[in-house]
Amino acid sequence: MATTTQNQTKRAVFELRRRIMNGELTGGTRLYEVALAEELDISRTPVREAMSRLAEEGLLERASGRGFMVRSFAYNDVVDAIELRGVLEGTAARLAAERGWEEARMSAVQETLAQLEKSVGSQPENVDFESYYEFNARFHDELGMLCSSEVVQRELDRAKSLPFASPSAFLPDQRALRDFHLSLIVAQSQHRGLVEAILARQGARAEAIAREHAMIARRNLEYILRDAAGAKPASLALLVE
Amino acid sequence: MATTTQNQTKRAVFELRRRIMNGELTGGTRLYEVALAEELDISRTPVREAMSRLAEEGLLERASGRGFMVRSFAYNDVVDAIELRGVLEGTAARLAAERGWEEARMSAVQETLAQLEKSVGSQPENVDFESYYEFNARFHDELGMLCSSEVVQRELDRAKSLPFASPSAFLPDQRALRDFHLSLIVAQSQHRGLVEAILARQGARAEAIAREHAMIARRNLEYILRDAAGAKPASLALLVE
DNA sequence: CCTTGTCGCAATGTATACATAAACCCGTCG
DNA sequence: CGACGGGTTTATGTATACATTGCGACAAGG
Repeated sequence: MATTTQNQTKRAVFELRRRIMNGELTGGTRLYEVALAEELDISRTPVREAMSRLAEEGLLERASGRGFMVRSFAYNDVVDAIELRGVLEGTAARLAAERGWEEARMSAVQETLAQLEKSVGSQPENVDFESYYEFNARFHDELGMLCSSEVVQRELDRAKSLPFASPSAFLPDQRALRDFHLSLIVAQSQHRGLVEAILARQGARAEAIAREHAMIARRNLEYILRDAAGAKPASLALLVE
Repeated sequence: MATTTQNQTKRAVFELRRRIMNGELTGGTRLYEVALAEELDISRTPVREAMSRLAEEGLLERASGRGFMVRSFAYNDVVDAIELRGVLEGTAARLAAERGWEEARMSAVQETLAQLEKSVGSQPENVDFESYYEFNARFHDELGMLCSSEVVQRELDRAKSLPFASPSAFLPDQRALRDFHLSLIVAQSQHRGLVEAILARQGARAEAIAREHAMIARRNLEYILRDAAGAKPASLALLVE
């Protein structure tokens, strides 16, 4: 058979992550090795390996002696994850300001900032959502890498990978478009302020802005939950920051 | 043979962690499944399982396609880990102040604080080091649990488990005793201030104190490294906060 | 002498059989 | 009728054989 037989683990990781993020597997669900192995038509070993990696990522948790469970993220947990992400991003920004940065990385940040600027546009109708989400994610990633501390970078990455801590897409309906565009403008001004503060080596200010910035994500979370009340978990992934 | 055959994984985890913390395994070292399996006289499976768990803890890192490596902690990383711990502890304290706490947990914190008080004593000669370390660790643990956010608690626990981020013992020589006692007094006043700030629901102040508090750990790190220059990694575990 | 291709080894990836422990079911006894 | 106990079932823990890949050594050719 032509099967690769070498990427079973990756496949399992991918598939499990997809199911969790989609809401097919909801929090608290126990995962059974044998069942998954049969379902994916692989052996228990790569399944275990995959679950182990997802536990590392924070999507699963070990239930000692009882395999793994899907980690549950209630509304409050999502809010906390956003809070945490803001705190860590703030720390990263402060450290960058305090300790300095590599010029190349700063250039990258500034370039992305400029592209982000373009994609927002001045009128609600002109927003290029697709680019916006792409550049926004890139901006935050590059911002994190600006700080020289690998320890902080690592934890920040972890925090960002927590479900919905780093929402990636939300297409507002006609009615919401205006509000939404406004929040993009605010976010963008925070992005600019953040970079300026770091350049001016004002660590405390940079940190404060980063934390403030996280509140936009939180507000949008509330907005969506109120508006699309019956939404499936999947739609939680459709937030913007 | 009487072997339990059921706790092989735990044994392997324990042994590996011990070696890493002792400095027998230094950063960057690659771990080989077969070698370890033979050495511990168990099969590869529990060894893999153990390495996987230690990766989750942050002590090892996956080298894709090449097993695991001992995560390396240079001096700067240790400093960063302390910084990170301070930030997260500050966040936990702030959230506790902002969102409230369970009365039972607060009682526990206050009781531990009182016992900590006793073990410091008023004179350098009277310090009961053993109790001090015990109660200090307990105090910080209970403080973390005060905040209702599981997400933050979890990351805080992770940060504390990073090598040397949460130093546990340091017995000063005669010459350093006085300085050391002084730092304990400062630390203790911070502990008190932290609890007071939370009780007064002053989140920002609590956060600031927690961060300041972490600096004591950092200063002691520097102190030891300067004093006992040739010390093995093991002695890094002998810091105080 | 340097370059390049191939072969072989060593290490991890995968499958699977077997061991063990805990949950469950059911029957019996109080 | 409920609670306890033993057997059965089920899921994870462990051992081990086999597959596959990546790297290095060695040889052949430029």
